Amino acid sequence: MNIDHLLRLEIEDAVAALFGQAAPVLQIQPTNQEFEGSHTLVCFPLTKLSKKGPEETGSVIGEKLVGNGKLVSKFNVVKGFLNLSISDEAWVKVLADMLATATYGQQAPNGKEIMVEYSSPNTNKPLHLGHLRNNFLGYSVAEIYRAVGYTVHKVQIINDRGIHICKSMAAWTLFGNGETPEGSGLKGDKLVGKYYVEFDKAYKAQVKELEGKGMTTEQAEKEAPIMKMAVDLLLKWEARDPETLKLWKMMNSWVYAGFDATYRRMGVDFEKLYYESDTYLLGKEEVMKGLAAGVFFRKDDGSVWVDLTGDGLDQKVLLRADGTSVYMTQDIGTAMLRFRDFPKIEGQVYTVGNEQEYHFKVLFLILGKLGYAWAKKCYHLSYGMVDLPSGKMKSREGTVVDADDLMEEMVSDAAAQTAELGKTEGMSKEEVDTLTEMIGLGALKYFLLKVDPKKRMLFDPSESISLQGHTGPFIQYTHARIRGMLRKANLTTGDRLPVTGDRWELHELERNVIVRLSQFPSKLEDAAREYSPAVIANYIYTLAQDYNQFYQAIPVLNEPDSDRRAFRLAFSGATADVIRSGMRVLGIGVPDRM
RNA sequence: GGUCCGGUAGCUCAACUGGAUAGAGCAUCAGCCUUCUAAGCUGACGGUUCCGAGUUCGACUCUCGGCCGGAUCACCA
Repeated sequence: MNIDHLLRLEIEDAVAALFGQAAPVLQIQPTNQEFEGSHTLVCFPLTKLSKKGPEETGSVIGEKLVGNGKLVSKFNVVKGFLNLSISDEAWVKVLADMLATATYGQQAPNGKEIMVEYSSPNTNKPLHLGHLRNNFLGYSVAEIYRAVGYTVHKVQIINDRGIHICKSMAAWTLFGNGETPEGSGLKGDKLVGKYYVEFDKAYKAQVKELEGKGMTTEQAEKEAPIMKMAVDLLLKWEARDPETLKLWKMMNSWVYAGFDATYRRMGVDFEKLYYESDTYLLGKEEVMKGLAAGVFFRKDDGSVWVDLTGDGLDQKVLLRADGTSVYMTQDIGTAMLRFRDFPKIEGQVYTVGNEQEYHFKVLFLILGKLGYAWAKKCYHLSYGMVDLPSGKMKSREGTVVDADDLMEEMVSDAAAQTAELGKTEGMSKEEVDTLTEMIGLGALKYFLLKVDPKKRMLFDPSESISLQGHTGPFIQYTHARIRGMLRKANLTTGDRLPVTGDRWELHELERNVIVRLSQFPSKLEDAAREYSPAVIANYIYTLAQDYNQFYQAIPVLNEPDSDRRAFRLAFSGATADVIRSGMRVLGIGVPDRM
């Protein structure tokens, strides 16, 4: 039973009957808290039809709706806004339907497939705060699409080749003394990252020295021995030199082991990994085809270009004069490969920072010019940077917030606060660990997801993320309290209570929560359409707020009337379920006690 | 300089895509544990929605012009 839909139909009928014309698209919105009712019809646009003022138009429609005696029980008109109260009987029916649906909010499969790319790090440095936002966003958008009925494929492209990894390789060869993660106990990605930093240090020193000997900066940067070594490694890599490949594979394997550990703790997963070393040549073929088809053109020096001046952009190079590919070429190749691997996907979502907006604009245009219809369904999920109070994160200034460190800090903070509140009585060490992990990561994920993705956001590591107020743990806590109640009532986790009794008169605080619960499916749709987990994060928060108001004011277990008690238990259980489902698409777990 | 994005309470963020008196949290202050978990609830304080025009019944939202911040405009990825 979908109240929004039924109400819309009923109002359309009423308008047609009253004014003799089909209604235009009706503006129906949730009623502001300060007025009575749950749905509000904006009457201004209807005055042309009714030939009456907005107030009177509202009254006439309201009377008609109440007269129908089905859905609407009461109405009031304030300044051209028709506020409608849905009958409690209808609301109880809504709740009953909700409880009868095993996976309320989860849509039936719609037969469509979509791919979501996220994470996609370079292999020369450990993951940091910016990657956390990327991973949590991408994972959540994928889960949201799954919830609205799509088959979703989560993938990433691992940027495993290029000068950056060669720099780490050079430094490790020179200064590593054979250090391995096993030998030194340093996590693989951290180890490789360490030598990337070593490279930078040595490089700078060498440049300075050469400058001292009279070279220009430009010359010195080219002539620094360690840089020449890195470039040499890159050339050898491209020439498939066995020694170089061996070193490259070894160091990359360390990085992957390190990343895996980080991903596991983050709670994200991937169906398939793409490696740039496998795909970087593929785009060429496609570019050559495009060239033959006249989509691209060749310049005198032999380089291949696309002309986007007709789209208000520039000309972009796709193949260098020496025939090697650029970034764009690789991305074309990767896209082709993915559609070959998953022919049914209708599009791709690329979770990549907003500094690459131009790149993706160009990529999608090119794919369209190549004649692929799915280019229109490709979306760049562009998100803003995470700033520190000191400004941007700068690896050179050592202000990068490491992903592993941050997760660890959040969890130990959560552990400290949990212990301080005396919540751990009667729990085993293992249970406490599981709980604090859930709380710490929940706080972090919620913090990063509640903000509109496209906005840049501020993260202050010194004042660690709060566990009170508009936070993940607040929502987790609301869930845990409900589960605690159900436990006391001897109900197990999976129980879905039927709504019993014939008491159709709801308390206002109960009705508020049911109204909120009924919005869950449409919120999921909004979130999918906008590619925004923030929609769900903010929705679940207001749901928890509404429920807590009810919980505070109205007894459940202590309610003497058994029908009412059963009703409130059922309705509390429904709330817990929606909280859990909503948090699940955010990638956040909820505990049964905390 | 061109293009794109952002600017909302002291701070961090919302505002159902043009609707009602712009809402939450944090912080500050004042209350609520002898009833289901106080990581909670109630109240107070806090606003020229960057500025200026325009569009209309109605603008944080749309248009134009400024101001501030960021990104981008590589044969880098």
